[in-house]
Amino acid sequence: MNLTTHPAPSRATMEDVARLSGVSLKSVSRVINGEPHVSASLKAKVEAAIAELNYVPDAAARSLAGSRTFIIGLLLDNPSPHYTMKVQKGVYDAVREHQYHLRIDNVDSTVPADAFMAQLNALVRNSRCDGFVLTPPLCDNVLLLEFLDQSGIRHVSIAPTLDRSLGSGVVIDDAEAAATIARHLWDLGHREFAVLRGPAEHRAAARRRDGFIEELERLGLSEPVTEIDSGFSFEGGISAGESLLASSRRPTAIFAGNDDSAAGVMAACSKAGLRVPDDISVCGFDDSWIARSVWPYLTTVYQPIEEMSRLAVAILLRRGEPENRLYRLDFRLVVRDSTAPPPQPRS
Amino acid sequence: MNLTTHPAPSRATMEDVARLSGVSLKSVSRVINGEPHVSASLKAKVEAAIAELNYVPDAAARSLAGSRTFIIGLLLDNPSPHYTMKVQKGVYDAVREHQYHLRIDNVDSTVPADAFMAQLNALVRNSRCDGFVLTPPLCDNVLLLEFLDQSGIRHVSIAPTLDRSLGSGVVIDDAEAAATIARHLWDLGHREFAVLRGPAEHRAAARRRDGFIEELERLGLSEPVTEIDSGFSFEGGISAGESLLASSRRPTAIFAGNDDSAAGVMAACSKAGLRVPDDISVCGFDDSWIARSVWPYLTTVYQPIEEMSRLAVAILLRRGEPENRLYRLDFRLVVRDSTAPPPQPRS
DNA sequence: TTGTAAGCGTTATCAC
DNA sequence: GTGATAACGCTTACAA
Repeated sequence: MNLTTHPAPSRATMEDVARLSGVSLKSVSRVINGEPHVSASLKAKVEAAIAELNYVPDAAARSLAGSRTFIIGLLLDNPSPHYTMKVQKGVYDAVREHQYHLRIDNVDSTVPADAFMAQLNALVRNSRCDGFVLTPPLCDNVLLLEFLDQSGIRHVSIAPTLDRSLGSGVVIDDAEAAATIARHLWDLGHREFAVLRGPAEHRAAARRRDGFIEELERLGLSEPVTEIDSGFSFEGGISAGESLLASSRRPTAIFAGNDDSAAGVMAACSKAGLRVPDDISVCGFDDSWIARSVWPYLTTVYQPIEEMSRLAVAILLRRGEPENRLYRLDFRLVVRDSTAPPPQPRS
Repeated sequence: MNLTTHPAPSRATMEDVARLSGVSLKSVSRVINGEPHVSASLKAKVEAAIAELNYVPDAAARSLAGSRTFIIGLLLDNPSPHYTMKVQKGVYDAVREHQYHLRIDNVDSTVPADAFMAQLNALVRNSRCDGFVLTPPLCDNVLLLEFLDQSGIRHVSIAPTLDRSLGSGVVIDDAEAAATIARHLWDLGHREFAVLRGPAEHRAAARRRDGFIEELERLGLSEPVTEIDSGFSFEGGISAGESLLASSRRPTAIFAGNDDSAAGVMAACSKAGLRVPDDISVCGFDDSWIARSVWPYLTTVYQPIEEMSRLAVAILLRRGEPENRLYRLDFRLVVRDSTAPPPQPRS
């Protein structure tokens, strides 16, 4: 690298600031950390010196001497790219707002328990951070949660489903969101429904299925709702869709629990020569990127993932917060082009 | 957090290791850092003590005292989720392999130059790292590259397209990959082509277009190839597709420069009542996740993004490497279901 | 080949 | 309110 033109100016230290402002090291430290018992005049002097010297505290020295690292970790596992990127963006923005840095850590929770614990130990021992944001499915991993608690490491979960006494979390009401989908389809005139179930471990998936079916029953549906597994993947959505379309009692509306499997269902319709939404309506869940990468655009439920992520960071950084609280944010039904009245509306 | 059951054991320090093994601090340091001039017996003693104490060096102390931070930064901007997640996974794996940590940083390169520089300064001043991995479009941002060079910060680019004297990079041969697509379609019997162009800033896009058309000419195509802009987005792909399908000289094969716009083209076909690949063939580029989230699955070019990312980290960490080298990896044509012979094969 | 001593730039303790 | 002074855990001259 060519350093001759702009020699890197050696960064100013706290001592430089102290000298320039004529106060002690400790006073500078007090100002920087916003500690109480600092006179306004001293504060002003120090801040002037900081500005003049363009001083920025050194992160390494800070974490060596103190208890904070100014690093937040985001723990990821086997992520859906869309979901993960949204989470990551929200977490990143919030973290930077607080002058923190974002560290990424992947773990694989599908390995045996002892290998899993070894991964965790390696992560935690090597370099500390001030807290972890946990994403699904890790936020429901009891092994992980207990490990973090026992290690005294703060953490906040995004979309946990455990009835938990293990840390705080940020959620939406999955059941009510699914009920909103049910009402939307009902109001369009649909009376023949199918629902795609998610993977067994995905507890939020079960809540969506329950909320959907219970709301339909409440509305007065007498026919049973057809249920079928999709694994929440595009491929699973295709095969589930093919089964449904081939069945004798073909539904007029399909609720697919997540956007990926909904896109699969739409592909199956296309293969079968059916037009969405004219012949059949399809709903997703998440409002992920794929919802606008299919044709027609998918009717789905928007989860405020970025906002949930920002809130998770805020909770993490707000010390003195109750440790086991669940924060619930609002979802929103997004009606696009994949839903319409059924082909032969009932009276 | 409940700490009563498992009180966090205070971590062993280098001094503990030195005491237990009966050597000096410096010797322990030598062993840890793999420095030369260490006798085998001393090394063995120290390593035994390290194992017994379960010692792990403290990252903060190391970076305060030394010149390394054991952090690699991944600089992201406006990312395609699929592409970014693949890069991130590759970079993460490589980084952890070297006992480093991965820090994420987003920057927005669409803002005015002075605001952009302010972002960079904030990132770099606040906490150092041992190097950055740059992703498109940042890897072609001269402002950024010059800033990093002048700050003496190492960096390696993934898929840069600049004719550069600004750092190393890892690439594939975009032109040759596009030529491979051209040959695939030609061999199927196609003679009426269209190509979707990417955004102007996306210099790799231009290379793909050039490689595609030049190869067709080399093969003996006399008809001109229809060209149209797509912006490389799904929506752009839809409108480009609609124009192409409505034109009097409808192509039998469309090369869409990236998978997203290819998916858009397929959606346009579906809207128009055309079947892929029976009526028309479509090709993408990237082999991103969306290539298997459309029906039929997309014929495309696989880029070894994870491997490119891993290599980028390796280059970054391998000091003494030539500073301005381009490393070229192999791509691979992935033939799936979106390409077939044209409906009326020519003799 | 091995060891000694002096920092690195903060925060924390405890006087004043 | 403010300020000495001692950690924090490691690396890096410089000796031996």
